[in-house]
Amino acid sequence: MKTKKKVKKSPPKKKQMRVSGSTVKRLSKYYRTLNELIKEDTDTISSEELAKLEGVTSAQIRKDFSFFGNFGRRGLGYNTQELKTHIAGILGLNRHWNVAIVGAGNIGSALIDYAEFKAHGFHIKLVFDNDPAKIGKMLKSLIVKNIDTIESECQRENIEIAIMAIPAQAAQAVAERINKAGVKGILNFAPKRLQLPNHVVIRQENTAMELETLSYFIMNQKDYLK
Amino acid sequence: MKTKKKVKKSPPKKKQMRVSGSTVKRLSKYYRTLNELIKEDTDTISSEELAKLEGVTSAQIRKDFSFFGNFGRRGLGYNTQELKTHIAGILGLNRHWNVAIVGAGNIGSALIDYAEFKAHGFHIKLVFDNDPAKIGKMLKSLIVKNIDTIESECQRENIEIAIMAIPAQAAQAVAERINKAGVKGILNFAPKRLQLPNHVVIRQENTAMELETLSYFIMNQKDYLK
DNA sequence: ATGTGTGAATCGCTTCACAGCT
DNA sequence: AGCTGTGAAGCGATTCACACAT
Repeated sequence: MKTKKKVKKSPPKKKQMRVSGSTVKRLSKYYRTLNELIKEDTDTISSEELAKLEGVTSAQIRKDFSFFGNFGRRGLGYNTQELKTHIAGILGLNRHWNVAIVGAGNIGSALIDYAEFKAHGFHIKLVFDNDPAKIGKMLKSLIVKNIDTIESECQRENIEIAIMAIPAQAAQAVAERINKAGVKGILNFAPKRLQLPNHVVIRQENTAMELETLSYFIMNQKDYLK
Repeated sequence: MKTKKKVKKSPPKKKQMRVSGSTVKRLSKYYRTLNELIKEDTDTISSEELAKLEGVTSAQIRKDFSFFGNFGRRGLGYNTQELKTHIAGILGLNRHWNVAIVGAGNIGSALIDYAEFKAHGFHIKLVFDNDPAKIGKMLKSLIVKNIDTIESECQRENIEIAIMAIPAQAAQAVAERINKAGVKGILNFAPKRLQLPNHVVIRQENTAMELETLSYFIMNQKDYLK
């Protein structure tokens, strides 16, 4: 019988490998650099040149790309525009993501009109808070919604990503409600590890921890790696 | 009276090993958890129990500590208070750090009165901006200084750490001035890799990159590792 | 001639497993 | 008996080095 399973897929030469978080993070950095290069009308770059800009090795860059396909031309290098498009596809930046911010405090409002988000497909649709003094008021371009309505509002606006910027002690409960509302990913600024039952992707952001790491490496400079 | 314990000459059993960034970051997490445990009057914890709270293995925790000394008691576990003190010492949180914030925008002002900083030794002494409309005005508890005075002000206040929250295109130039003023570490929120000639420790913070990583893992959940 | 793509070698972090202390 | 501390094993990520494409 004809099992068309073992396809010889040529174009994006599929690999069956796990991609590490570090590779994804680097792709995101390359993407940033490529945008700058394109702005400066650079249309070709070698892994060696890009490596210098990023502070990594050229082998690292080629290996990172190799998980996803063959984007370069031997003897020539990479076309910046093409490469950017490939990376955007990998990271999901061609897509439109609906985002909600939970917590209308300092960090929440700092993020609302961060232009780079919208430029790369992240559209902030909702802001929530539990403070009656804030609910109903405008915060930048959005009206602050009551956090009690988070499930229905998120469903109505089809929110897929939530950015949580609320106190640590409230974080777990809110995360569970967000989860029920069908949110697929959370970027958590609350200094608290979230425990969710299922497939929600969580990333933790913690400035205090970064400062502490900095502090350690200042005191132990010889240990400083990257 | 001299209640000298069984201390043997060099208590923190010096190792000659490199400590990885991941270990330092985890220590910072353990430190946070320990503070909570102490608040709840837990005075002993085993590596197994702590591991469960942190979402890592118990071997990982014991190994992390082992780079710095023997903090536990076999058959018993760790005293939370002692362990906290040890970690604080390792991370330099017993110390007093003078910190400057560069950029009185959204992020800068979000950070100024972040209470946790001061609680762990990070004292924000100065805020800079280049906007005449902001210079001289109060921002939270501080007067915004002219960025042109950054060298002299940082020297006068003995600033060791700078938090940069300014646009990408200004970042490199400011970093160089900060460096000349003797700052030892930079936490950089500008989406731009800083290239400094010497021993300054730099950590990069980038929310857009975190969102992009989140986006990738939402689309490829099976790949999601941590 | 140049620079990619990639198996193979290497490096470094994590986990195992158990000796040793309380 | 219980749990730490740690060499050794295991494993994933990075770098090397070169065949191959242009």
